[in-house]
Amino acid sequence: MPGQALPGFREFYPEETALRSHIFKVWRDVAARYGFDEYDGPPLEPLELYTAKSGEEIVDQLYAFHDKAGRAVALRPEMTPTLARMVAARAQALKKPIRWFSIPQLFRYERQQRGRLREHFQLNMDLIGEPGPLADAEIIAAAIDVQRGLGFGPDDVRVRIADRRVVYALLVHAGVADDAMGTTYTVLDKFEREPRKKLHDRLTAAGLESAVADRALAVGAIRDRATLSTALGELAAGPDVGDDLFACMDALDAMGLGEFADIDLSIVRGLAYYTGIVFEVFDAPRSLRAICGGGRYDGLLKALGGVDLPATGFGMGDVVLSELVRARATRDHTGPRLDTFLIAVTAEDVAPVLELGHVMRDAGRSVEFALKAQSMGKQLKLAAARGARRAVIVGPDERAAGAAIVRDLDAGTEERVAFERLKQ
RNA sequence: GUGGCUGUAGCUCAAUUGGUUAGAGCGCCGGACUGUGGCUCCGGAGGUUGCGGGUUCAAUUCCCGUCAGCCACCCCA
Repeated sequence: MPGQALPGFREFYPEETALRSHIFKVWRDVAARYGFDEYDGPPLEPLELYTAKSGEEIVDQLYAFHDKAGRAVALRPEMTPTLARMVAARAQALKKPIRWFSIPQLFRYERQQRGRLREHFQLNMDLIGEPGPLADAEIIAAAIDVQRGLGFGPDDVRVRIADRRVVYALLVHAGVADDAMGTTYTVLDKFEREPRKKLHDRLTAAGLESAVADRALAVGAIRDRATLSTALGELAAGPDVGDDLFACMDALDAMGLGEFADIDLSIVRGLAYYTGIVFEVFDAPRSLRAICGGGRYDGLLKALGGVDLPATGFGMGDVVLSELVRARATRDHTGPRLDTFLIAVTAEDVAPVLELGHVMRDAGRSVEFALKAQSMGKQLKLAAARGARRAVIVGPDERAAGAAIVRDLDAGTEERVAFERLKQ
């Protein structure tokens, strides 16, 4: 045995490649329907592209090394810094809002687990230059339409939506001090994975008073508009901080996608750079990791050394999505069928079969034939195993008549067809 | 990076209290079948029992290490 692939790296056998291609096709179809243009960048980038904003500690999460010229480089773990650089370089010339998407293969040096590898493909869709909630709704709608395109409905996948500004305002109102805000976000992020008491303990351990912790957890428990409206109504600053979130939900309703979306204030997203509406897509039973995560990141592009443009977008990986598609078997994602399997009855029929086969291939058909002398039974067996639609049999009798036997392998019916017709 | 669980054929799994040549189904190859596939029957290939060491007369079985997978933590692309 020549060993095996590195841990966390996949080999794609034809069946898996077919599934991947299917997912990529849905991704590109949806992106195109939303008017997004595809871009790409280098898979290997200067290390400082990632350490600049995330700090040195990110290095042990990366595939980072020195190239032969001594440059510190890293396999890209995310696409946003590259996107920021590319947009910045042409910011003046690009018509806003910018709608761009990409399907990069990303790398992270982490211990792998189910649904989480050291390499994956990720659909990135970003809408840059528009700060309003309709841009967020557009991005979320695209994420939902990918699910629909893969055959999933509201009973299969759910989108959970929150707004960082709303969560922040409510937490401030609950009495959470600014210096405890980060910890509180982390705790809210674990809202459904840990018992309430443990979450409470974490908050008090972070210095929150018990009553404040209770109020903070009550914020994370908000799951519907009515409760959110009530909570917002108590704010001294006024309830308008929730306007964008409500507008976004309204837009999704208007698009007919409201059935997929839930308000969920425990969604905060770990990353500090999110500034507004944030969302995650999960399988409905929540048995797998997140399918997709994203949100608004106004300010990030500027912080990355680029231009000061508002932006919203998401990343959707292929690993969890593949598992879901496979598990639900929502669609046959095998490749296109073989059109014709040519059968040579005797050795003298091989050359005519080669000629006919190549003419048919030139005409655009997919054609195979046995690569060694075999009985017709064997050849038909191979044709069936290859999934061919039809077998075209060429023997001495057929050559004499100038017409081959065309056998429909699904129906089992046969008919004689002139060679000239087969070549068309 | 830390901890727990698990590693037998390509896949799913067997193998008495540690016992002599590690089995089965599916899949794969060949034959029955030299002018008609799917079915059936027969045969075959394929294992350093993840790897290394230890205990023992004897290890797939017990112990240690290591690697890999899964789970939790960390982190969340």
